[in-house]
Amino acid sequence: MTVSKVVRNCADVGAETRSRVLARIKELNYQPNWVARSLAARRTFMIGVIVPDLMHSFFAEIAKGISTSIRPLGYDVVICNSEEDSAVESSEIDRLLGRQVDGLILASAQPPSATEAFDRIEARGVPYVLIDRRFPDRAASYVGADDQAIGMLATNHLIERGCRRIAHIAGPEPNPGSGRLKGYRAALAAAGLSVPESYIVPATDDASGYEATRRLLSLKPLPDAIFGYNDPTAAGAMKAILEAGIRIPEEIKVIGAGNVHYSDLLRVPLSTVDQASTRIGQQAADILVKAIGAKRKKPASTLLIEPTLVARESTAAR
Amino acid sequence: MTVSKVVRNCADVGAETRSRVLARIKELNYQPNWVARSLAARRTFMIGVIVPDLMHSFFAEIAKGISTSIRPLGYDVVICNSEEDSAVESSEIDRLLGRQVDGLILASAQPPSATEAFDRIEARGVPYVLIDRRFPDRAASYVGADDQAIGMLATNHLIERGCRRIAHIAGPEPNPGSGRLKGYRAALAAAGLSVPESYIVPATDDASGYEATRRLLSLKPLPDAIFGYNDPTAAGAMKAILEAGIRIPEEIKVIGAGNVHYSDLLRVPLSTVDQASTRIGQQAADILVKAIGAKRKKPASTLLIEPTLVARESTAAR
DNA sequence: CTGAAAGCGCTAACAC
DNA sequence: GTGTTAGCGCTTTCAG
Repeated sequence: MTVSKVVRNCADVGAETRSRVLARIKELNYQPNWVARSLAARRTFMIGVIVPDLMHSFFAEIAKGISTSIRPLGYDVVICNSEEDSAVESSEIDRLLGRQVDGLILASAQPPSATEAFDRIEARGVPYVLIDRRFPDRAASYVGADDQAIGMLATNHLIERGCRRIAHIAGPEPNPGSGRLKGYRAALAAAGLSVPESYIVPATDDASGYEATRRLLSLKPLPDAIFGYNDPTAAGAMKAILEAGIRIPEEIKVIGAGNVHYSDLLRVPLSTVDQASTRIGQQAADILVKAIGAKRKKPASTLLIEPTLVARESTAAR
Repeated sequence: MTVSKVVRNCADVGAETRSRVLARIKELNYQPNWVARSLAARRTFMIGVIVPDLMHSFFAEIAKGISTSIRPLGYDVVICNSEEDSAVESSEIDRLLGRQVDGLILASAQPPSATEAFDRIEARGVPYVLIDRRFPDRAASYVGADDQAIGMLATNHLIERGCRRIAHIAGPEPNPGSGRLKGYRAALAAAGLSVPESYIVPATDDASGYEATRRLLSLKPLPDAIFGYNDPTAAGAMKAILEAGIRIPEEIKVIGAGNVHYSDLLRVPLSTVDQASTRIGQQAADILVKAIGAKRKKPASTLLIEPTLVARESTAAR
């Protein structure tokens, strides 16, 4: 019908006919059926987003960044939670693919050794961009924080503040844990410092960060600083330290990464490294939309967002 | 085809035929096209969720509750952010409707006086359930916290702790602000207390809660307690109080509501009222699914989730 | 510039 | 149990 053209704003419709159609559309309260449209046009204008945990404000912020930058372009966003479980993620991917999404953005919880789920995406020719968790073996576009730079920024800040025995709460391998750990080690090495391996403890969230810090506090030469790979672990660390009657920042300085929204409301306002989560989402959306629009497959692009230091009281000079 | 029946697990297929089909499905890596399926079946198995702000952990938690309880039933969830803007919300509703969602869950930012957007949902016969923000004029199902009970619980707790001059940071009208304010007033009245109207100040988040509290702190008889209608405002209040050199809980006690995830990581662990956000999401999903399944329209149900007190250090006895 | 013809990939209802 | 016949409401292609 001509109606279809009017609805889609095609140019080849007479002005008079168009307004006549438009009038009738208002009158009947007509709304196009996107399901039918999607089937015929072979495009759904939906994109899928899979994150490990929507409750984590870092991912919530990314999700928001994606939404706000992609909605104006006519896309809707289906957000899924993988619960940090690769099997769940894998099935989410299939569901989204079955729903014929035009593209996918994922912060993947797949083990780097077994990423066949990505093969299925590629097999269907659906463009996707990876965020936050990087898979170097994969030739997919990636947008994320520069983890190594984050590790260096945080550690150097601590060193500048006079700390010598800097402990690290390391995140999950390989992402984002190893990059930040690498930056941490590089900064220490550059400053000629060395710490016992026992100063490096793993954790993932505030609860495990709390536990990890309690172990740290039982060490003989007490650390004089702790760099948590993310803000929740750093917040957990602060809780353990204060509970032990140790003062922050006088005796131990603490820094995190992520600049989550509540960072400056914590017991001691938490210094952190901002990784511009919103921009990560926006950029990922941008790359994805371009890939969807492209007729020929675009080469994968990698974008590392530069982190910035946010110094607050938890690392204030004594 | 018979294939269709196998995919949908219809009973009327021979065991042998079924396994033959299944084998071929694996072999060809076949995946049903949900768009086509939706068009033919007139059901999308998608539900739409609109919240004012995904970054607010209360809504993130609700979203998660909805997702986790509805995914196993075969539904996918499209989450939208209205940015607390009724025009945005209204257009989101139309988009979702155009996508033929089977149902809608909304924490609506519509002004109670102008809810024609709901009419459009009803006109299409799409079931929906309201959460968090209640619209008494509407005969729609509702799931939310019992705001008045929250206000009473928090205020009574403060009274029990010996506070007499209890200030309140009031939330947006009418929801959830007025219910909590009402509970606050009722608790004061029951205890025979009265406070000047200047003790009641409006705010919406941590920043405005901070500002509001600064005004509170300039009052002549200083309040000896502050009840923030939600945790962010209470956290902002704590910031302002501590900045002014006033001790919590010795001089001023503080309580919030919502029990957001970071509440016990704050400068002084924040007492709060838990409103079981996850359960709100689950219950809403549950009601919605039942309404979708029902052949005849079900009567609207209203579910108020009972709040519970979480006492932490910010209201500890002196 | 307008509209007729064909079909997107599936499910519904019914016959075999 | 199996497979047939019709669409679901649109977009595409191409003839008027």
